[in-house]
Amino acid sequence: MPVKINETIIQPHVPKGRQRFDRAAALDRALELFWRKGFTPTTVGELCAVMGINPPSLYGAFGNKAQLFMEAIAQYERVYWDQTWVALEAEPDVRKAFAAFFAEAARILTSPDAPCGCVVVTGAINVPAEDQHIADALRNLREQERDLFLARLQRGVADGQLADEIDTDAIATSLITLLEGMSIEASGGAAGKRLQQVAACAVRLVG
Amino acid sequence: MPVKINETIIQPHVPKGRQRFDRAAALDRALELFWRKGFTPTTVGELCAVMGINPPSLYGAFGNKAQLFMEAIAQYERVYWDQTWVALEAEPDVRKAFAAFFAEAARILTSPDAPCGCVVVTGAINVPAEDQHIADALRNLREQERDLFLARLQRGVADGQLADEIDTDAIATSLITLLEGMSIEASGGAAGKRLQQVAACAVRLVG
DNA sequence: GACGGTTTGTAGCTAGCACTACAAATAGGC
DNA sequence: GCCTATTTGTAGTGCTAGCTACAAACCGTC
Repeated sequence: MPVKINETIIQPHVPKGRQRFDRAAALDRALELFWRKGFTPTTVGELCAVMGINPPSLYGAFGNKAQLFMEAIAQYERVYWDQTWVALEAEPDVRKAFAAFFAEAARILTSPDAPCGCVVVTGAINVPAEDQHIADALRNLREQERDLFLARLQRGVADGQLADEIDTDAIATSLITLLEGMSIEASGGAAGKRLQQVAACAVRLVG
Repeated sequence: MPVKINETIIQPHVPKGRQRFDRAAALDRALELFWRKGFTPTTVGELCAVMGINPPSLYGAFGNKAQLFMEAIAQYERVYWDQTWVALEAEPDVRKAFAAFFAEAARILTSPDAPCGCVVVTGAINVPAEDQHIADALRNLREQERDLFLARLQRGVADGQLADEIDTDAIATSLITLLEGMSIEASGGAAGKRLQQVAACAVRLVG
């Protein structure tokens, strides 16, 4: 079979056989389920049901349950949080920036799409030992968020909006810790109003 | 069979047959495992291993896995937290009281016995739907804790140590939320020093 | 010391999990 | 219109979970 290698390489995506289901739409449905139920309690059977496919299609398109979960997480960050982080940097006043961030966070965590907290916080708590790498990946994501808090606080100090003496490291850790707690509250069914109360208090940590 | 009913009722606990294993010691071992791993990932097989018993003994003494878990939770509260709550009330200065509480909390959550947060917070996240009643029970416990915070804050206002205008309700919610976040951090392996940083910032929420 | 109630250890049960063979169905390339 | 690559649906695999039947071992009581 003299395949013309160059030509096939030039064309990036040539679907030859039967065309696949709507991968992006299915991922959205998977995210919604993982978000509500967490990684472990969500079964492949349930995923297939909401995605409108059968197990072989899921494994063919996403690898396995864990890889599907990580793709859903990336989708979640992109759709729900990217704008919020951009706004944290865009607002010049550091206190207003954090106030807006936490108010928006309270809104997302009690979103009608899935009013059950942040899947990055709650999605992989209590996973069996063999899935520990998933919990580790989410913890790394949260640590990156903490570093974004820290950078914003340091900029606030550099801008003269915050006192030089404050412990930006401790404050950044406290803010991410409070944000994590807000996910626990939301996952327990806390109302949006209750989280807005917490968001209002959060700014006091900034100093 | 003319059994002497009155006599048997008078005697409250008459172990007739073969005597049981050390129930209290076994419960301690079960708590340690539940604490580290959470409810769902902890298997009955692992529980039996650390408790030094076999499944029939576990079910005979504790009912089932869920009831054993709830007994372990009660034991946990008693051994690790009861004193801390008493101290919150005993200290007359409300700010000192909360400072001490959160410092002690940071210590407990990173305790060498199980440096993985509070089992009341993390133990029943992501349980399957059929075990939802366990998550509900833990959430009720946390709500009780919030009410203790609230009462202490209100006393602080009554004692003239806190301004009348503060929103004690919002602050109590924020404090329990932060405490819950600290458990997430600890379960992710955060060092004791890191949680002490958060504890130091917590007092700023009191107002 | 035999009896009767209790606990114990062995072994296994049912159900549900993540995952996969396999062949039929699909659709582009020649 | 055939070939070939890919996806699909059916049906099932192996594994592990929580839980239990059963008979032997134990121990106070008569």
